[in-house]
Order: sequence, then C-alpha cells, then structure tokens
Amino acid sequence: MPHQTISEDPEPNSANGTSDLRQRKRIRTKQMVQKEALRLFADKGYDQTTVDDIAHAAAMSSRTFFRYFPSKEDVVLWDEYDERPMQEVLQIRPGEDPLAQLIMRVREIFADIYQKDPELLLTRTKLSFTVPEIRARFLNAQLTLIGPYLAQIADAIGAPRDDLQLPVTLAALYSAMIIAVERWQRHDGREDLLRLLDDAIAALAASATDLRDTVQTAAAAGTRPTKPKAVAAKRKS
Amino acid sequence: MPHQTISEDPEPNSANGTSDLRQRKRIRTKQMVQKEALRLFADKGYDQTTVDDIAHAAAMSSRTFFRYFPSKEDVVLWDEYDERPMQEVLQIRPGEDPLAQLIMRVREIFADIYQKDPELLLTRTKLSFTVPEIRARFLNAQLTLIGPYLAQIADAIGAPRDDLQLPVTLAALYSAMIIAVERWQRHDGREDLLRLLDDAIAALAASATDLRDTVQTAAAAGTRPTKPKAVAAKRKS
DNA sequence: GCCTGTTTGTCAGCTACTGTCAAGATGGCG
DNA sequence: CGCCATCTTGACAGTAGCTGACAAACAGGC
Repeated sequence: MPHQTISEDPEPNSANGTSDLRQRKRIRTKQMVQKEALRLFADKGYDQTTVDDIAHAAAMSSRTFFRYFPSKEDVVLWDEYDERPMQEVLQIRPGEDPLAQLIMRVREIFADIYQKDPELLLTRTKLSFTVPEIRARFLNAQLTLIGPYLAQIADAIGAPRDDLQLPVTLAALYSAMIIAVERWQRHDGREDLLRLLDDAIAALAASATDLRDTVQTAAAAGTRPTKPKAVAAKRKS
Repeated sequence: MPHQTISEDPEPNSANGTSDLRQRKRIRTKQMVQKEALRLFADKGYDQTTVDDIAHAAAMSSRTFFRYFPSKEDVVLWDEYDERPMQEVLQIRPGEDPLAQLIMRVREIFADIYQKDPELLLTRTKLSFTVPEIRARFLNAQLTLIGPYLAQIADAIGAPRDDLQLPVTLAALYSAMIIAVERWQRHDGREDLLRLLDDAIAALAASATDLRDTVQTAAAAGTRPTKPKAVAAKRKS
C-alpha cells in the first residue's frame, strides 16, 4: 500500500474519544499542510525547505507543525490510510486464498489513492524514492507492514509459527511491489500502476523457477557443503 | 552483504592518493570508535548515547567523530567491506550462472564477517533491526545494493534493459536474506546464519507454486480484469 | 454565556551535524 | 636529522530538527 507508515501514532489522540468532527478537521489540516509542503519541496527542494518554511506556508507555528506530523519526513509519507486502524485496512477473510486477498487489497488501496489525486501520489512517490532519508523510511515501512499480515495469514491458514516460508513469500511480494512502484515513479507515472504491479508479481512467480535451478547450482558449489552447522552458539544475556 | 552501506563517502579521501598506510590507520580508528560506540549503546541504549559520549570514549572531539562517520547511524552500519570499492566486492564473472554467483558471494561475505568477530556482527545486526532509524537505513542500503548488481548481471546475460524480471528476482533474493538475518538476530545468533540464508532462499524458490496459483486467483478476481497476459519475457541466456 | 477539554504559540533547550580556520601531527625526502 | 607539504585535529560558532512546559486562545455541550 502506497505510503502507509506504521502507525506509531505518537499523537495524543489514540483511543481517546476525540469527537469524529475533530478527527475530520485534523485530517483536513494534515492534507493542507502536506499540500503546502509538497509545493515548497517542488520549488526549492526537500533539503532546502525548512520546517519553519512549511509551518509558515501553512500559517502555523513550527511547534504546531510537529503536533500534526512527528517529523518532516512524515509529511511526505503520510496518507489518509494512516488514519485508519490497521485491522480495518488489512482484514483477511479466512477461507479464501489469503495471498490473493492481500494482493487484491493492495491493488485496491493503490487504485483508491491514485484515483483520488494522481498528481499527489506521483509527487509523494517520487520524493519517497529520491530523498535518501525518506526512501529509507519508505522501504522500512513497507517491509514492516508484513508483520501484522504475517500473523493474520498464519492464523488463517494455520501456519507453522516458526516457518520461513510465509515471511519470505510476503517479503518477496512486497519487494516486487516496490520494484513496480519504483518503475512507475521513474517513468513519471506514464505507465499504468496496477498493470506494473501485476507484471511485477507475475515476474516474481516466474523467477521462482529460475531460482530453483540456481539454488541447485549454488548448493553444489557451496563453499562449505551447505551443511555448516559449524558455528558456535554465542549466547548473550 | 551484512551491513554494506552505499559508499556515499562524503569524506574527502576519495580517489586522492591517500597512502595505504594512512588508509589502514583510518580503518583501525574506525573500528576502535565503533567498538566504543557499541559498548556505550549496550550500556545506555542508542538514543541515550550522544555523539559527544562516543567521541569522548574514543578520546576525540565530536567534530572528529564526524570526520570518520558521516552520521551516528553509520557507526552501527559500517564495516570493513564498505572500505573496498564496489566493483571489487561484487564482481560477477560472465558465463556461470550470475545469480548463483551472487548468492555465493553474499554467503562468503557473511561468513567472513561472522568469523572475524561473531559478537560484533550480532550486536550490529541487532541494532540494525531494533533502532528504527538504523533499521530503515539498513533495509535501504540492502535494497539499494541491487542497483549495481543489476547492471552487471544484465550485462552478463545480455538482458532486456527494461525488464521487470531481473530486478524483481534480485529484490526477492535480498528480501529473503533480510528475513533470514532478521530471524538469526532475533534468536540471538543461536541458529546458523548461513543455514538460515540457504533455507530462506530455498523457501523463496518454493513460493513459486503458491504464487502462481495465487496470481491466477487474484487475476480472476481482478477489480479490473487487468488482462495479465503480462507474464512477461522469461528470457535468460 | 459559562465550563471543560483541546489546540495553539512562545520560549527555552537538546542533539545531530556542518563550515571555517588555525594549530598540531606525520610521513617522505633530502 | 630536519624540513616541508600534506593530512588530521580541536575549538568555535551556527543551523535545523525536534521536545517539554506552560499559559493564552478556542472550541463544543449545556
């Protein structure tokens, strides 16, 4: 899902009965601040734009800015989906293929955000791949999203708790999506996002075959015949 | 490869004929600073340790600290491999299966760093997954490493410049490695790193079947029929 | 129109990080 | 051995991101 930051939600409004109205207002303010910020970034560049600049453009003090966004980076990463509680967003229905559900869900979310404001998504995405700190946080957020899904899916299919299979598959899926989004952004959104997404996933499915061969090769050539149970247990407090 | 940061090398010693001796001294200093820093992190925690603390422990001014490491984070991420020029580290020989070579190379590097100082690798790795900022940079660095390899491998197999296949495969490989390393670190290094690596890659190869089915399912249910004839070119010399 | 809880600005402060410049260490070389 | 050119270092000053504390302005419900 596009930019979903892990909802570390350092703001003081979790779980307390902030009236729905105030919640909406808050979101509108965030959108407005984000808009101003992105405009400034486009003008002067991300690094050259200070938080004071943004706050000023948004007609608030910089202290207030930080009450909306925990950091300057988050202004780029944030989107409405970050407001929704995790469960609502990534609900997996038991029964049907959970992986397929996941993929569909992600497509939906992309489609939704894209269709609400294509320009906005492109701008944010470009920054997400362009500015090193943001790029780092973006990738991190994506990979971190796997965690919750993992639990859900594991439950859904009654998976071995301690297996590598599932996490590896999910991580691979996510990285395929990242490749797709990266390409989309690099081509200035000229290609169809959903299509790229599908292609990337298809490519992933296809790779696996190649990989099977490769694993053979690698195992065969293994420095240590791959059975290097050698290394000592190194405990730690 | 363990912690390989992209060599953004903002230091003033690139390409100029810094004598080999000075270079070595520099590396030894870095190691010493890193050691002190990690000790402090273990004591007081990463956030609670200021750069001044580290500099002091390393008997230098904080200004000097920054002449060795571009940021506090880098003290954790850095390892000797960052000193070596990229090409030397990731040389791909044409002919033999490049993916297999890549995998072998990564295993070697892990093995090398591990065997030089297991504790050190574990400590750094734990921090790399534990401290959010570092985690972000770590994942970013890993994924970013794909770039150069991509070019090399693409050349090696005369690949379609603009295909998704190769990047997706590499990204999947890297994310499998990350899952492996994450598990290794979470279990305090009690499991064998290389073994986990192999297992994760095997798991990735195994996901193929699941994914193929899933892609079917997803495509069938596709919001927009998406016409996934997409399953693009498989080529591979 | 008051009362309570939320939002805001101000101020003061910390830490990561950078430019500058002069002083100090070092290695190569005569 | 000693000198010079070349790093390397420390001191100082400054910027930007970010936080805690507190008091003033501002709701919305009654």
